[in-house]
Amino acid sequence: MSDQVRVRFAPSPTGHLHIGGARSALFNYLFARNQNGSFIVRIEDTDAARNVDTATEKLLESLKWLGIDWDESVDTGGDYGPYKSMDRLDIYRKYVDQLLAEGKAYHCYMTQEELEKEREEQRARGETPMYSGRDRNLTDEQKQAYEAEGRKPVVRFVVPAGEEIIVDDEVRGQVSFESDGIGDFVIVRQDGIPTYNFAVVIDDYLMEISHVIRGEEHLSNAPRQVLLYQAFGWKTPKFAHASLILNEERQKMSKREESIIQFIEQYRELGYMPEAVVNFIALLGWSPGGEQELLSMDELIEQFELGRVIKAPAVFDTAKMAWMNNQYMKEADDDRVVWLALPHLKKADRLPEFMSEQQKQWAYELIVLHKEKMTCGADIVELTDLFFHDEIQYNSEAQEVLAEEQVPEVLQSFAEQLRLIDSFEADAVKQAMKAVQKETGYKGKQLFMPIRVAVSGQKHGPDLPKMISLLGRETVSDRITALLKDDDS
RNA sequence: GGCCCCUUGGUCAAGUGGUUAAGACACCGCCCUUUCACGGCGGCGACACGGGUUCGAAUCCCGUAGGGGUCACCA
Repeated sequence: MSDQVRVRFAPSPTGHLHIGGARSALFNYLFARNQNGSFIVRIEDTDAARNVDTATEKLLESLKWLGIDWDESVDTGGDYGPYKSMDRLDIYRKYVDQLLAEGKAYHCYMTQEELEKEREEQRARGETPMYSGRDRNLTDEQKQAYEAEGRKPVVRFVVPAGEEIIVDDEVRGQVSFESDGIGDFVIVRQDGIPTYNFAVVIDDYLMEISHVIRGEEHLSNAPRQVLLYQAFGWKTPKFAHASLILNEERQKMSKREESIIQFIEQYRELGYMPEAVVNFIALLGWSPGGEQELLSMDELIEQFELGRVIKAPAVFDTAKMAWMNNQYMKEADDDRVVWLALPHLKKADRLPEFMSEQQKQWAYELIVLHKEKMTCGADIVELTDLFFHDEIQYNSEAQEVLAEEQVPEVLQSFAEQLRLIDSFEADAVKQAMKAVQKETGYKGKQLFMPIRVAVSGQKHGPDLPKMISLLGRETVSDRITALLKDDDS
C-alpha cells in the first residue's frame, strides 16, 4: 500500500445533491487536489428500496456544475472498480464468508416484530435499545428449525465485549467508544445485500482510501467500521468528521426546509454562479489562514488543510450567501450575466422564446442595467417588474413626491422635450432633462425625483436616463400623460 | 434516555497561556452618488456558567447548563 492520498465521496443515489453532501464532496476534492491525490466518487446503492433511477446521473451533473471533477467513478472507470456497490456483490460475499467461517459473524433469524418487541422491553426497563445477541450461538438444529419455518436470516457481526474503540479523527482527535454500547449489527440483509456499514469498509479498504472525510452524522458509525477493520486485520484509514451545517433553528437541515435553498440543482436552476456557491460552502466549517474571503477554486485547493476544519457546527447564513453571490455577479462578464438571467425573463413570460435582434439587444441592456443588484439570474424578474406592466402603482412615498408643487410643470416640460428628441437613447434623454432644467429652473432632486417617480412609481431604481431609454418612448409618455390628466381632474 | 460531538458578537469565524479578543455578513451613522445600490470611513456587538491549575487563562483540567448528532435489515 502506498501512502498516496486517495479520498472518496460516497453518496447514495436517493435524490439530488444536498448542500451538506456538496460540502463533503468539496472537502474531499480540495484535499485530494491539494495533496496531489485521487478523488473518487463511489455510489453506495445498497439500499435498493431507496434508490432513485436518475439520481446518480444528477449527482454527477451537480458535482460537475460546481466545478468538481473526479479521477475514478462509475462513468470514468478506474483501476479499483466497480464503483457502485450493487456491482460489487460478489466481492462482499467473499468477505462475509470469511467472517462467518472465523466465527466473527453469524446468522440471525429474528423477525422485525421480534426485534421491535425486544427493543420495547429494553426501553421499558430503561435500557438502551440494542440487539441482545439472542441468535449468536444457535445450534444447527435451531437453525434448521427456523429455516423450516421459512425464515431467512441476516448476518450479524460479533461485537467483542468490553473493548474500547478509538476513532482517530483528524479534526476531533481521538474519540473513544465502548464496544459494550454497540449491539451486534447487521452486515448482510435478509435479501443478501450487505448494509452500508459493511460495504464502505470493504470498499474503502480495497480502493485503498487513505482518508475518510465526511459529515459528523457518520461519527457514531465509525466505531462499527473500526471493528470491522480490526476483524479483518486491516489498517484503518484516517478519519475526518466535519461538523454539520445547520439551519437557522440550529437543526440539521431537513429535506423540506423552505428558508434555505438546499439542493445544488436548485442553485443552478435559479441562475446562481457555481464559483460563488463553492466559495460559500467551503467557508462553512473551514477557514483559510488569511483574511481573504473571496476565493477561487484554485485558491481553495492551494489553501485547504484538514487541520483547519472547525469542530463546531455552522449555521447556514442566507444573507451572507446572497452577499457572496452578488460579489461574483458584479464581477462577471455581461454576457454571462445575461445568459444566467435571460431564461428567467422568458420563463416568467416577460419575453418571448424567440426574440428579434432588437429585442435581444433591449433585453441585454435591461439585464446589464440591473446586474449589480442581482444575487442570481432569477432575481431579474422582480427587479425589472416595472418594465413589463402598463399600469404602475405609486406607493405613499411616491405620492408624496408627486404632490410637490413643481411636479406638473416639470412633467409637462419633460413630456414636451421628449417629443423634440429624435433618438431615445440614454444620452438623448439626458439632454431632454437638461432642457427641462433650463426651461423650468428646477434642478437636482426637484427635477429628477418627479421624473423618476412618474415613470417608475418608485423613488429608487437604476440609472434614470438609461431606465427611461429602456422603458421606451411610448410607455414613458403614457405614464406621464396619465399623471398629468389625473392631476387636472 | 444511553453513547458521541460541540459552545468566541445575531451569523460565519481568527485565535493553540501574556492580544486594546482580528476579519467578513447583517445592523446603525457619515461620506460619495441628481435616487437606490456599489465603494470609502466609523460605530454597535462576543470568549455559556462555576470551580480549579498557573505569576497570568478565550486558550489546560473538572463539573454544570445549553445545542447538535446517533442509537435501523438508511446512508
